[in-house]
Amino acid sequence: MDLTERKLKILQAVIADFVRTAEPVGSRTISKNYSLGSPATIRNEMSDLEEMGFLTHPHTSSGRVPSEKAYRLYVNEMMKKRELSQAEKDAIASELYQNVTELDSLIERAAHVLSEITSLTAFALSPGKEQDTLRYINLLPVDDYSVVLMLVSDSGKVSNTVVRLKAPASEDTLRILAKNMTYNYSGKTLSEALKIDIIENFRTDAAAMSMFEQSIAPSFIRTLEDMLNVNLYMDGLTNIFALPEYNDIEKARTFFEMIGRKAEITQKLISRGDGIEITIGGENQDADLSDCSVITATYHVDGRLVGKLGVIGPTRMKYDEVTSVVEYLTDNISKAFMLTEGDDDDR
Amino acid sequence: MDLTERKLKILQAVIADFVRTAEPVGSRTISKNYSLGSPATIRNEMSDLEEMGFLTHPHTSSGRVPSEKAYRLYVNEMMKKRELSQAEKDAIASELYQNVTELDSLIERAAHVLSEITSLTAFALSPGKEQDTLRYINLLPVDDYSVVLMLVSDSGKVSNTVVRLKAPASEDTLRILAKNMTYNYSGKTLSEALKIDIIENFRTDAAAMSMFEQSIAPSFIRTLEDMLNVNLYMDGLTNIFALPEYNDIEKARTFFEMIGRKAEITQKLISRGDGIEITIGGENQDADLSDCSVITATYHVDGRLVGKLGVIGPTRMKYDEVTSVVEYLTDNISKAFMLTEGDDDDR
DNA sequence: GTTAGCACTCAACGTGTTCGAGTGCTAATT
DNA sequence: AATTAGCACTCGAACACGTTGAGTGCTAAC
Repeated sequence: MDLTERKLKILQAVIADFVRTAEPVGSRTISKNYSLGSPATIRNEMSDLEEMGFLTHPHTSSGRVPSEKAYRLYVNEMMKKRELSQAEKDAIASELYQNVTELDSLIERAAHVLSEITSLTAFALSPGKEQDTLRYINLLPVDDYSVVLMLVSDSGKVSNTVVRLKAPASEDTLRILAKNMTYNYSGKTLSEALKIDIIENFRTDAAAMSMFEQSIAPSFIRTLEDMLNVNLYMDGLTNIFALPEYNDIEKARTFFEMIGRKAEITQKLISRGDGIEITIGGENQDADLSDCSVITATYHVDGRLVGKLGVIGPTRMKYDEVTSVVEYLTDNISKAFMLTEGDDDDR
Repeated sequence: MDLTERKLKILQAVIADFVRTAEPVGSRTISKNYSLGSPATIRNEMSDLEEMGFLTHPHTSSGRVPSEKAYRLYVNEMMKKRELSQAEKDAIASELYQNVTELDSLIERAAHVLSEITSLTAFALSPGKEQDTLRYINLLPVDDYSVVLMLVSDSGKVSNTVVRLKAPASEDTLRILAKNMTYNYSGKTLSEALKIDIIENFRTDAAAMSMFEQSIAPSFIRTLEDMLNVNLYMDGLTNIFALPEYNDIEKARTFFEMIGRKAEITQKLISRGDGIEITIGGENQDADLSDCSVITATYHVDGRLVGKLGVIGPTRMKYDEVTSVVEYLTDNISKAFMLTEGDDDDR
């Protein structure tokens, strides 16, 4: 059987209606709102579409519902990109173009505005720092027994920890240590740095060495790990209560439980493809996601830092709108960051 | 009418039963499980208790439900402190006594374990830093156009930002600036520091001055504000789905919406009294909390840093258990922090 | 190939009935 | 005077049943 022009139009109509109303769509409705023929004709076509796997039937006497295959066809072939409205652009701009000290908080805002605009649950992953390199390492005495270990990475990320010492350290010792650490570590990526067998590569006077081993090394490692950590931000969780598909308390519950497993979600997001990726229903492996669709996109900052953001919602989703927003957002994140990081701080 | 011994016992029995089952308690049940007389007797007593405002009646032919007044009486007069089980103590210990670089992450864990043990929604507020004083201020050149502004406060909190400069700065200029800032700010509390009219109190050479004004001051202020910020951590949000009172989707929705207003919650928490505070149902002013009870306690770290933690749950709550856990946790937070901050990092 | 017509299906809704847990009241018992 | 047994009564929950209406599938006419 062939997907004729009219069949396509009917399918599109069914999808549009169902996305809007969440109710199975009957032949009469289509016939009334689109001039595609009489109810009976539509019915015949729908019956064909069902045979082909694009529509389903909750029960004999109810209207049609698009299948995952239908959404997939729609996304691949029929969907047109949507221009964002001015209001949407404004909302995004006012959320992104603010002074931000950290890239992370920009990402958090991105998730916020994304959930606001789409009325879905949004998430954003702060950039992975694997490729980030150590640029500056220093040890600064604060008082006799405490030292600040400061690390600056190429991406401008700064991290530091107060390290408590077991014995007071002379400024000289600290300088030697800092120099030595700089020699061993600077220019290395964070993940490389973690792999170095520190004690081995580390020859200096005994006092400095023992201090390093006992006090500084553990903090150093912890700090590196911390800098590597990716953060997952989510927003708009309660938006799902507005969706009829989550009127069932059990559905809502599993949704929130799934959303709560942040580590798992982070992993899944990371392993998704670059650019815009749309997965529909069962295409998401996870059973808890089997009646959700996920749209993600990759953002780049500065050519090196890469992260993801996206939304999760019911398979019945405005794919065109959401895709456009997600795309627009990723395009603008790096721009926004350049602006706040750059010179003209005072916009 | 008098609250006789028996009336008290019956009331306690009703509370115990209702807390356990969430079902209205009938006279037969009480009569069977406690030897307090025949069903008829119990009924008469219950009728009295209802007249006194301790019990209510969902409808004529159903059992009794404790009123807020009853819970209040229970909490004030009848409740006994509960010893924590070894398992609970272990859970708390394993969550708290881990290496933590930041107090904040300890607080976050406290919220986690609290929600685990109580099966309720837990929250914890990181300590307020109003009394925290600046101890160390420095400006460190990273490259020609960027400088790290580093602040260390008395509580060991370190914060810093990469500041982009409009013009390259000599090391000398930076040293002068840092010295000047140290002179003006160190020893001041964070909130005092924010109030100082910086430019006014700041006399140095023109180049340094202009750099300060244009590049460093804004970052400095932002960083101070950031250090003052209190974080709210929550955990166990999905626990409410296990509660029959939240089988209603509308209830669940308002709960999550309320939980989402973090700024508001933070304010409410801060303004609660010191020590253990229990508010029951309508005692919480907020309408969204009118059938919840909130138990909070204050923790102290180091004598100066003060924060809150607690749980929120249905008025039907195991007040004795929860109170004990909350109390135990606050008692142990400062101890845990001392341990990780202190010398013996390697437990 | 399209459409009108019609029998058929099935969820949703309202109504009526039953069942049982629980009460309140009265009268008997202790 | 306090307690208890007994009984009529209430009301929600569960179930059965009929009705309604939106929608289908099929057939025959256009």
